[in-house]
Amino acid sequence: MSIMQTIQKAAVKSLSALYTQPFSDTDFQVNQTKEEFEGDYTVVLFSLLKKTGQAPAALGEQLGNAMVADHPELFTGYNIIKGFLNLNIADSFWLQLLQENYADPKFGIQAFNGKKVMVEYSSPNTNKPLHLGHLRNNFLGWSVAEILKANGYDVFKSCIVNDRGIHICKSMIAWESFAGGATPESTGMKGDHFVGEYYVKFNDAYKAEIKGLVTGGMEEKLAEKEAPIMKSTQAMLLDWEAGKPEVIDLWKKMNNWVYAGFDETYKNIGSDFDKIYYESNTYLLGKKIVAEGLRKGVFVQDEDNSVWIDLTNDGLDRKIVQRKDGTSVYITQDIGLAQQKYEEYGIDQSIYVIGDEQNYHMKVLKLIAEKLELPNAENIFHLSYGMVELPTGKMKSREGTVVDADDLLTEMIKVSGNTTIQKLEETGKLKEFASEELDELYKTIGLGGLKFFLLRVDPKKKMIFNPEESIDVHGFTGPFIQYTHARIKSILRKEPLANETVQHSTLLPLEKELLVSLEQFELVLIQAAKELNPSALAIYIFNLAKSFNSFYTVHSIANAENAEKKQLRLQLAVMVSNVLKTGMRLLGINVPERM
RNA sequence: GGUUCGGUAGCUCAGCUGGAUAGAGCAUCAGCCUUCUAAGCUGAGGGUCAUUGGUUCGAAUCCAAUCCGGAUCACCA
Repeated sequence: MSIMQTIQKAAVKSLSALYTQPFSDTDFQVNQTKEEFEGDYTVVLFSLLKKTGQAPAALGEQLGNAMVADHPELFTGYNIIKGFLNLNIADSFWLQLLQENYADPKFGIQAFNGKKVMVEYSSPNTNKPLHLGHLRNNFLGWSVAEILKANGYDVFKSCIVNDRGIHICKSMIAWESFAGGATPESTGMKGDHFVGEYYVKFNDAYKAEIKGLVTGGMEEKLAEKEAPIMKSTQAMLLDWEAGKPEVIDLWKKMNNWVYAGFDETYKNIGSDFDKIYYESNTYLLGKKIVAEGLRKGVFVQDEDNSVWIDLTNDGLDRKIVQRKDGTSVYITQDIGLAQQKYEEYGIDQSIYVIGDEQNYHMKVLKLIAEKLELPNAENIFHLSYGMVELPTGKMKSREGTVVDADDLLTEMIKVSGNTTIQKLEETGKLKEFASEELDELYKTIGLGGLKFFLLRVDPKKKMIFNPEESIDVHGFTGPFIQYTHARIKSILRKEPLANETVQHSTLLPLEKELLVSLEQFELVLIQAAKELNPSALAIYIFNLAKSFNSFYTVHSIANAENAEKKQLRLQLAVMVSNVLKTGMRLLGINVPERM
């Protein structure tokens, strides 16, 4: 139980005894005391005035007295300012917390709670390489999954690869038409980038054909439908669903190129999945469920054979679930997958990490799942995150402003390499590092900086990716926290920790500040899981690192005032480094032993 | 237009289950390395919390309206 909850419970108990009526946690608030006032935690009295019939000062006196009398080991005193009862917590409480937990690398981590959750993220299309937006998605999904694990959930990471559909056929048609047999090997390109080029070539050719038709007098709308390259693409999709061998062969060949490219990128960013689903395997189940839904009357079939669901009574529109030619649309496979996930894993909750541009789609999916009475439909949750934009505005593939994931990673690591070399040279530490260790360090810092930059803002909000700020190593950044960890480790290498307990030391303000912060770690993890929000954790770790740095410049650890202080501070350093490491790990970021 | 999300310092963001004088980082300016890693620390300046009204002892936070911006409303995914 957190100290805040302990205080709340203590206050409820004392109040109930004082006023012989029941009180509950919701009757009042407990906050951390603001810095400018004396005390550690504050009971806000205003909301209790009516119920107790007391004035703030009198109520504060009675409650403060009672709480100190009831728990002399916890509260050492109090003061009242206006309607605020500020309580002082005994140093012995903080010292005990430290003694019990400083050496525990699992501090803050919860035991298994019996619940199973699936987190789906990444979910790329196989027609183009990953970009900056995918990185936010991946980092978020991975971190949310790890945060849930730390809170005791059994978590399955999954990914749905959109490996079929009209967009894939576009790349295939373009490759057939323009590649002349070229391959990633023959061109020396990464497979996903190679295929992406043909997707672009398709669009160029398509546009040219439309233009030609319009010049010939056709209306644009009609031209979009009649362009030969589009017609052959649609024909190819039909052939694909019919299983035509040469189409399937080409499809497999090109997708494998893409997978090889994706694997490399995932490996570089440290992303992993327990289960990868392929749309090509799930869409048939989707079609089956559509057929069942049609029998059940959840869906209706129009005269042209297209299948629809009417959601106007739910405030939405009529939505197509199967085309008139019988091929499946985007949502068809999602319906199948929703059921499959549940059947395979028996999950209690199904989280989808998908951009907020698909809010409507996900709302529809959940509604359909509920109407079809799929198992656990009500526990489908869309973790909707905001788009990543550039200082110049949105990323647009047409204008070539899309930030490629691989290019960005390469650039981040290059910049962090330059910075690291420069810093290590300045301080004369460069010679202590072997060259493999340096390579690893550049990657740790470069990737850590990028991950922290993308995870530090509230997932729900759109964010601006400023390349200049993203490579910063000062202030609210990943490298700042990595550096703090490294300098703690540096001390601990020189000053081994004795196995002695500290019991009677009086805490200095900066020492107590660290303990107060450390105590909150567990609560922060719970909150981050509840909100599916890694940024809450990122902000917390940053503040902890900042507190440590302030402490570090004022108080010496190695040359502490006496042996007991030294032991206390070493314990503090160990515990801070553990929490920084755990917290960063849950964000997917490694912390170096030295840098 | 319907639905929906947002508007807090020059910039990027916290704070939003109502509580004390609205915080941080960057940028700007001024300081701190003969002691454990200066990728650090300390300080200064910088705000009509979009606007108006309401609820309340108390509103950046809740409610309503307005203004501005985004997303979405495809037999695309």
